[in-house]
Amino acid sequence: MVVFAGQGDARRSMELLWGPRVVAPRTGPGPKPGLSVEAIVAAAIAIADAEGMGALSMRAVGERLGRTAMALYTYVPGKTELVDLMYDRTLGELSSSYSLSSGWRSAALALAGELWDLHLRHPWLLQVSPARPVLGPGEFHVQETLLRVLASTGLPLSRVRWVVAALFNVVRGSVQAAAESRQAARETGQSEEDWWYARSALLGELVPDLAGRFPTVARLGSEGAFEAPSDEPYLEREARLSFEAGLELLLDGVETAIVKASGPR
Amino acid sequence: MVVFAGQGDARRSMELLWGPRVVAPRTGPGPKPGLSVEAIVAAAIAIADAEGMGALSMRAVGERLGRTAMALYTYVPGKTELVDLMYDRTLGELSSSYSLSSGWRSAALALAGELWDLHLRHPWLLQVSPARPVLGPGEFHVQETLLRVLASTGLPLSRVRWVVAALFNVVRGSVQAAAESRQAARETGQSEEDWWYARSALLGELVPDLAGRFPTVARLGSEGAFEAPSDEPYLEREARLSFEAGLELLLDGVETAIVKASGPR
DNA sequence: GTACATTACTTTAGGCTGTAAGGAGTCGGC
DNA sequence: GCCGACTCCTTACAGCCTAAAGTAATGTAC
Repeated sequence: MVVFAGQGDARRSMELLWGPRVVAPRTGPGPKPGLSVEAIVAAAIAIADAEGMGALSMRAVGERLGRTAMALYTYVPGKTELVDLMYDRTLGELSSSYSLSSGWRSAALALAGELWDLHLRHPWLLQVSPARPVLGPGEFHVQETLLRVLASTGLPLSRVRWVVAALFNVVRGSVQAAAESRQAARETGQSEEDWWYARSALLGELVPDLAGRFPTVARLGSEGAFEAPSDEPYLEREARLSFEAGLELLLDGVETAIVKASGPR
Repeated sequence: MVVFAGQGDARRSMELLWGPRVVAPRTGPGPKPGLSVEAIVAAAIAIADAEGMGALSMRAVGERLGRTAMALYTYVPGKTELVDLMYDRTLGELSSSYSLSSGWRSAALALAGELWDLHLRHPWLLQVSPARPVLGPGEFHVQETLLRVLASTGLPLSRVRWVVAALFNVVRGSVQAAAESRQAARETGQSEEDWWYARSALLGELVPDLAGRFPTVARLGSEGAFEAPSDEPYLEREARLSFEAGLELLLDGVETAIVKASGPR
């Protein structure tokens, strides 16, 4: 269930994204609107948070608001636009102020951490393709915040944009494993350990020469067996560690870039 | 249209993934099978390549093979498992030998480049969630190849795994923009320039104080306007540049890690 | 040579999805 | 008090995946 963004009527979408959230009470004939765009978006986000993107249907949103699916089409052009709105409103949750007093690195770490949390709170964000930008205030807000923190490295803005993109990808990629590990456990009812155990038992049975065909992977598996036990679910811990490690790696790369840029001068 | 993986019957899935591709002719009563798992997977991949994941339906695959949708269920448990197979078979396309003679860095660059190409050839790969691993031969193959190249840095395997994860994320994240820029242009019939132009015109009209609210983004936009024109579509070029830059950044980080690990010794 | 078990495939059907079209209900202004 | 406008709902349709049952084809055993 991947959802594309930015496909619908451009003007209508942009007006919904950027328009005033509290619409002035309509003056004129007709029944008063019982719903509002914000209420619909909030309901949709609640559903996606609780039951995942797969459970998000126009009917489900309508029911949650005591209406039918078609009632929503008065406020929102279609499901695509609704998803755009959900995405952008959620990105807007990110806080905007990051203290740069203790250096760009700690600010970047804090920011990445908050992005991670945001995605864990709203795992369906990962199922909205970021390819065609939504161009809403939330997306701009995130970009601005990321750019501002990383521009404080002193690197030229034209390079900072790539750093931002890479950072965003590392966060998104690693949090995906964590988020969907939770989600899958909940949806399938099968705990992660059970799933993992069943699969690896099958692997051993069906592919006896696994270690021979993929020696490095096998070596990793055998070394990984000696990890300290933890309360945190395995895949989730794995994902968090990969996030932290990937981030450090990237920031080290940024430091190298700073040195290179200022050194020869 | 995001698709989850690894949800169906575990044993059946694993047998399909790892079993022999050419099934021995059955001995016993009953009509001879007219199809095969491999033929079905190939047809499905062809459809997804040509028309995108949205056009992949059991009916479509069946029709392409001259059968009804239900005929496929004799060979494949369901659509989920079919997607797993498509994903894993496609990852298996990656070539496995990378010369380490000119150093790990050039090998890693070549490997990342091939991963990029692979994803551009099969853009629907990006719509298959990598959260719950498929655990098929193709996935193992990719992991093994990545691990082998990056293990040649001399870093401990326990750290190499994170490098691999981060690299994979950077590739996946950046190629997504490129792939979906192509796809969107084809599906909507609207060229990327048109789309971009329409949206930014709307932005200027609806959000007059954009530069005030998001100064850093605005600064980037104005500086970006002075780029050299290119035949390559804008977003695609953008994505490729972000790929290359992100990769360099990451590999710089790896070099730092190598120095740190060997230096104090 | 015929009956039977087994398999490949089709048909039918049911429950989902998003949404186009048109009818019903409700309110403000005259 | 009624008209007209506007919101909301019902109906309907085309598409999706797939469960269940029916049909046709095949190979084996008697």
